[in-house]
Amino acid sequence: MSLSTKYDPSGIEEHWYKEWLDNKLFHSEPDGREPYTIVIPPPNVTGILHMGHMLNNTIQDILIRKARMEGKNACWVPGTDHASIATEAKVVAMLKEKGIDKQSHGRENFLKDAYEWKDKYGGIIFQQLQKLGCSCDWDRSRFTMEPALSDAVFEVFNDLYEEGYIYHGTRMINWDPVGLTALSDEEVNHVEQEAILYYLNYALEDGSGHIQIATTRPETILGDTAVCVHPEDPRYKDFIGKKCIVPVSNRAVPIIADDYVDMEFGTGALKITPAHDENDHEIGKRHQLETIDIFNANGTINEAAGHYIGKDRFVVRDEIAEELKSLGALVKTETLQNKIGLSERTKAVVEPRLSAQWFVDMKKFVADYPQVLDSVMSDEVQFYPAKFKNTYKYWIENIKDWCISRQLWWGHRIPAWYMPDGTEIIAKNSTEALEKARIKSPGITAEELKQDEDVLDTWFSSWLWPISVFDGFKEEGQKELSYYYPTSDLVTGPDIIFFWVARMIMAGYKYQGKKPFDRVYFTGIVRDKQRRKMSKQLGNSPDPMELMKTYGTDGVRMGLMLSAPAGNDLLFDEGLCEQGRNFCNKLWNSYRLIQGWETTNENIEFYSNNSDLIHTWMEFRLNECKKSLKKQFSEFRISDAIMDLYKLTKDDFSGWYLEMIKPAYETPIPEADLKRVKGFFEEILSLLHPFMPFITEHLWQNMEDRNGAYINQTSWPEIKEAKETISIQVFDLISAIRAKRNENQLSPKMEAAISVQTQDQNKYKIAEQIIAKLANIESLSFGEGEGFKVLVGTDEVYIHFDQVEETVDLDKIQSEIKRLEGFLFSIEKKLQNDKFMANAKSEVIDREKQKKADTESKLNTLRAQYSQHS
RNA sequence: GGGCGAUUAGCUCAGUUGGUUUAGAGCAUCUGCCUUACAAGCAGAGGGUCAUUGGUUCGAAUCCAAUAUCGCCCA
Repeated sequence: MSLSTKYDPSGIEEHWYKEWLDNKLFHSEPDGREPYTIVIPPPNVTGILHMGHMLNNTIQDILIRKARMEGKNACWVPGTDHASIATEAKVVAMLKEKGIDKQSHGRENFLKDAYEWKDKYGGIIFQQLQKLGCSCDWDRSRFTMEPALSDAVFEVFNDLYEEGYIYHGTRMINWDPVGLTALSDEEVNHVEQEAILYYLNYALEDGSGHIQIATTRPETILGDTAVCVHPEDPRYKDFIGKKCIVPVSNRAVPIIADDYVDMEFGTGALKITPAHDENDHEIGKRHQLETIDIFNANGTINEAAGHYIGKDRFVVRDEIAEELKSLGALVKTETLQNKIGLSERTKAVVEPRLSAQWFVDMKKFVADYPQVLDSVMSDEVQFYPAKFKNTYKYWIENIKDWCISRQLWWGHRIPAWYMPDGTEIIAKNSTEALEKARIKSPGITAEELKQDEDVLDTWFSSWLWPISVFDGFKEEGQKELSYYYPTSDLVTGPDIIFFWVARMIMAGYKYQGKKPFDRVYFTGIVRDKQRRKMSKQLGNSPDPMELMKTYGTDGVRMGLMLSAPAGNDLLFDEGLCEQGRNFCNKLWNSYRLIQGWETTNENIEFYSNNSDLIHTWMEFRLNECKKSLKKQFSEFRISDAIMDLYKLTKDDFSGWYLEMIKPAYETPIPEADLKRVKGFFEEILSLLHPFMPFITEHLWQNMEDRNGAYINQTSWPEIKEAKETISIQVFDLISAIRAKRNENQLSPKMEAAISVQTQDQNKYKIAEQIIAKLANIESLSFGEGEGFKVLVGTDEVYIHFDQVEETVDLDKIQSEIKRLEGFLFSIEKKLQNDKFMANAKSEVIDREKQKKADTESKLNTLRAQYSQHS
């Protein structure tokens, strides 16, 4: 069979993926083997594959495929989350295009459309993950809003409510005026921006002058109910207790004192708007101030403000500034840098807003479950990189209550019902709610019982994921849960350490009394070459599907892994995918070479003399690589692991080993030798398989009839100790001969006569035929010879070519002499230092003495050479 | 403002508890090769005062302190 000179993945990837699925290679059922489990960080159901997913899921697939080969029962559970706010925004936008308004459409119709939308687009990311080669157990796919997982959410809500961890209360929350919902603290991003600080005069009611305040939000003066100064501030001592007039509104408000005020900032006098600022709200409570809420939900001004009704907050900011100016109340403006909160999803400027919401009392939670922090600090749950332990600790120690209600329809509707008199009933479902209500009011009907309009934060279902995907909240799920839980590794981005990782640990200890996973690997964030985060808005993200089409899935996977050092951000460069593709081609051509060889059973002199030496050397190199891989994997150093394999395949196997073992042109290779070559090639394919599943499967299947077996079912190659039969100096000698030819622009066909002065002739003698094969030498002798003189280690090597004038680069020799003299001086200084001799370990001293001897020997050679030619 | 982390070749990064050479890799660059597996390749070469300044030590890229720059998290 003849193979093309280039690897073309098209068709191959689809073919093998289908076979894997048809043969249920990725399906797991509990059995007697050790489990290895990963739950996927559920992608957003509206999502399509982006570079972050590519990175994250490639890593998970590598870990899962390797575990499978190690004989573990590998289970990778896929799924999606419903992504309340993001999905709802998409469905609202879709309806709007059709001219339909969400509110008038009604809840039931809206949900029907949302489900339709989900069924249509929700599966795209799964197909894309399959294209990426992910070996998920697709039979186990879960969705956070499916009935079983929803039941778990309602059960947990009930449970936490009964135990006093969930409460309903009016508090100042983060309001998204575009998404029209409350947000948790974690869903708000603070960004620095340039703002204008307005200095305003508020006239005193008694006509005795004015007090000057400074604010960045002049539009909120319509909700001012006080002006506050520091009690110790000498400038304002006499103002306390008086009243001043809020401009535009013309309302009289008290001047109060509170030590919250920073005397240094602005004028030292602060206007107080208890409805629209967290701190003002606290001050308002302390001083029993009136609260005037001047905003509608969408960020426009409402009737309570009395002015600018119906206008947007930012429009009003400019307009009211003009009005204040014309009234003479605006004294001056300054620019300053301050931070504003943006909604993670809609990017709208978040508005602090007073409203009734549901919360989880997180302080109580972590106080009752100290394992949440302890497990991470003691490495019971290991974080990679470990630096995230600090971040985690800080968050836990300064934890804030979790606002879990969202004013949306797409999601788990809060399982709270209200009786006509307002009594709250918490139940797992409407039937149970009615039963509970009837205990209090026997005649009540289902119609009279009104369920809370809001839904729960998406993370309120995600935090149960490692338990709920195994139906761990149900009786029938216990067998699976006890087998798969705790899961082994979690691979995710550091951006959701609080959103998700911390809360999964909380839920794990609360509901299973056990951690949810042994190890968490935080990947970097994929950025472009200018270090910008990849985003749709910037348009700086390549299309993953296009990339896979261009470079092949294996090439892209390898490119990604090459650029993803553990814990660092990943500066994505398409050049790395090209490198990956080129590597696939290298592997492909190595195979082409091997499969083209004819075999014989006759004795061939070269092989009888050298086979053992060469194969054992390859075994040694392979073994070194396996040992290194073991270490790399234990620390999630995937990029180092793939680099080790890259070098093993390209340099050791293809570059050296195949060159040494390959038969002369148009001659056969002994069958036993080909068998060993193929054996090594198979091991390399196995080692590469987790990283590049498609090409490795394809070549492995191509080698021989596998009788329905697949490479992922082979076992992960074991470490087999082997001797380094060929000295590194033999390879250095070969390189030195090649370099001399190169320098002198000689044809590789020109033979060299080699002479070596060495203490250990044997290491060259045993490899003489190999040296001849790779460096084209006519003879190898020992002792002083003629020709170009070079150093290989401390051995002097003479390289002679017929009819070539031997030139010597004296400058180069001199600079090397200078370098070695400096080096020798530093060693001698150490050896002459009494304190060094007294304090250093004896092996360190021996090493220094050896270094000294080697350096002196090299210097002698070089000095002799220099004086001979100058 | 508080905390955490980083700074090593043009780029991206290794460099374990201080002593294996005045520092390694991949990519990129340069030179030479269409050598019958592979030009998506092969053979070579050049390139770094380890951010700066002090300190500890017989010895510092490695430990400590300050400075500078950058990044992340939190307010």
